[in-house]
Amino acid sequence: MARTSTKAAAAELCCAPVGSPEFDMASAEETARGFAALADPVRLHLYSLVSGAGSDGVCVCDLVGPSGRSQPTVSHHLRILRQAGLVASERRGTWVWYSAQPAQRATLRAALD
Amino acid sequence: MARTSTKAAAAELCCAPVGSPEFDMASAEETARGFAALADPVRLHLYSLVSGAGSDGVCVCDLVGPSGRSQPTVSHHLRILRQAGLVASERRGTWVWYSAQPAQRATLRAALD
DNA sequence: GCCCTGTATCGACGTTTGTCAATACCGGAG
DNA sequence: CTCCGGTATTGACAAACGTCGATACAGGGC
Repeated sequence: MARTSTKAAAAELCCAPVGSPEFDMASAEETARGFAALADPVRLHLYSLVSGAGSDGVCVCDLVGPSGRSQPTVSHHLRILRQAGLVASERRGTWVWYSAQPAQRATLRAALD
Repeated sequence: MARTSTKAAAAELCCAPVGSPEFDMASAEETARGFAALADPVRLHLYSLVSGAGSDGVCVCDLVGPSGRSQPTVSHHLRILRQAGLVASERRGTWVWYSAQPAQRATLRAALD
């Protein structure tokens, strides 16, 4: 058993560097959370709307309709996108506007090597 | 109510183009499945190992150890990566080797706009 | 002050996900 | 053909997720 085909498969505890150099499990959690934020069609749609609205952002009141979901559900998805760092929210009087955060998008794109 | 701040929010059924031009819900499902495949730390690790192994790929027997999961769990995650088109599997005698599919990785990177 | 409206949170529900033990499948060795 | 070992599938379970209705919070207008 354990027929280490090409390289030694140590794996005493978790993350022996087999193919990729020094895979960091802690940052993997963070990166996975970023991808998970985009792993839902509704959130992908919301992020597309927010990201396509320029630096001004979009009012939440313009996101509920196109998403086809209830207002609490949209608020829930926007929170996930916000916690993933993909968007930011800002109050403007009565309404809340969401805008894209290009830095986090670049981080995820970089994670795709 | 429905105080369409800047643009008209029609949304008769689902996907009125508010910010981004013609958001396709069908392809959103597919893209979301791609991101979902990378939305787990274990799969991110496995994909990192497979992707870092070059065009030859990696034997499954070298993935179970570093992942820290049981063999059926690793097989389950590899199937998800395979169904997402991110990796491909090939039998070589007794063992099965997984290799990365750069096309799908490029597709996901492109989805990040 | 009180209402009205937009947004967020709470509670609950059914569905999906990650995980493992047990088992089936499949190819090579004898 | 029969064993043996690597991989995939099945079944079961707890945890997380997506969804909505009801409700709470916040700001503007009166």
